[in-house]
Amino acid sequence: MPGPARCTKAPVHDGGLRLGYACVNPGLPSSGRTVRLANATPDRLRELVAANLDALDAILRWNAEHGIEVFRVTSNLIPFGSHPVNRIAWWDEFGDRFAEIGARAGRLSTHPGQYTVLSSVNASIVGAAVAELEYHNRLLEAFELGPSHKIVLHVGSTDRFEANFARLSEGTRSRLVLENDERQPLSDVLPLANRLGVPVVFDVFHHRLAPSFDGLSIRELVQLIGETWRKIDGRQKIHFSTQAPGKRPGAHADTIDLEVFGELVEQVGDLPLDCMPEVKDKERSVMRAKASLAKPIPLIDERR
DNA sequence: CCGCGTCAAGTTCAT
DNA sequence: ATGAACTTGACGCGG
Repeated sequence: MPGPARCTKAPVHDGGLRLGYACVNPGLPSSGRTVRLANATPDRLRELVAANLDALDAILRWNAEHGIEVFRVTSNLIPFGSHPVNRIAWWDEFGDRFAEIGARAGRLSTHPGQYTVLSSVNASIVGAAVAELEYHNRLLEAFELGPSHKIVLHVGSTDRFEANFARLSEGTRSRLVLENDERQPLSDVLPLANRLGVPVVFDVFHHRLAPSFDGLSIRELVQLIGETWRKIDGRQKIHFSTQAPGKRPGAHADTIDLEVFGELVEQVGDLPLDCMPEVKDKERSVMRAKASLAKPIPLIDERR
């Protein structure tokens, strides 16, 4: 059968939603094993990197078997990846292994956590944030993946973010994507992203907690934000989740709400998007969502 | 061998 | 000023 070998399975909805998940597949070994700082010797770090790469490989194989092409790699893949205690040239020592895994990977991304604050008032924290982002870039480079494999980051103070953005390497800047959150509306993030020339990940749930662009539909917002995504950036990415009942406003529900997801699909299901449900049950939500996509969407309107 | 206190890191909010 | 939450699993000490 001629044609691209990668796409023989699963009728890829090229004009529609692809789904992925973040960091962990609960049924498989962790790809983020670590060690206490005090015990972080070069040899122990090497063991963990090797084990984490094996675990990631297994997850990505599982994903491929299940038609999942989008995945967020854990920041802990390399323990202490941006910390001075880690002196090993992991990108070099494990270069072949990275390349092998990267060649089979679909669309990868990373998402530095709460401690990475590029817009901090504290210079040493900015320095650590720069180091962390450079680590993430080096990680994606090690897989030999191009700039469509993104690093997703929250913003904080837009002024300081803009100033400190200039400290990042060109490679890192080319992968950076900004995300709106429950405190920072799109109306803050989008102008900044346009000034910096980087794309925006639309977090649909958090947009509802910090609304802006009043009057625009979700579809119109996705299309507006879509203008920040250029060809080199690959498919536009969005995040989807719903409120966890009884938890703090903004907390992600444990599993995907297929009814609310169905409403999203009604609006943007025909657009070429990579969508990541942010949920605890990870690949299970993705499989449920995929199953719901395969069926005709029930459009019985009970709202009247 | 297992249970459970603790773990690199920042920020914000409550007390 | 101090501590918990965020979010989360996994490390590894101590019994």
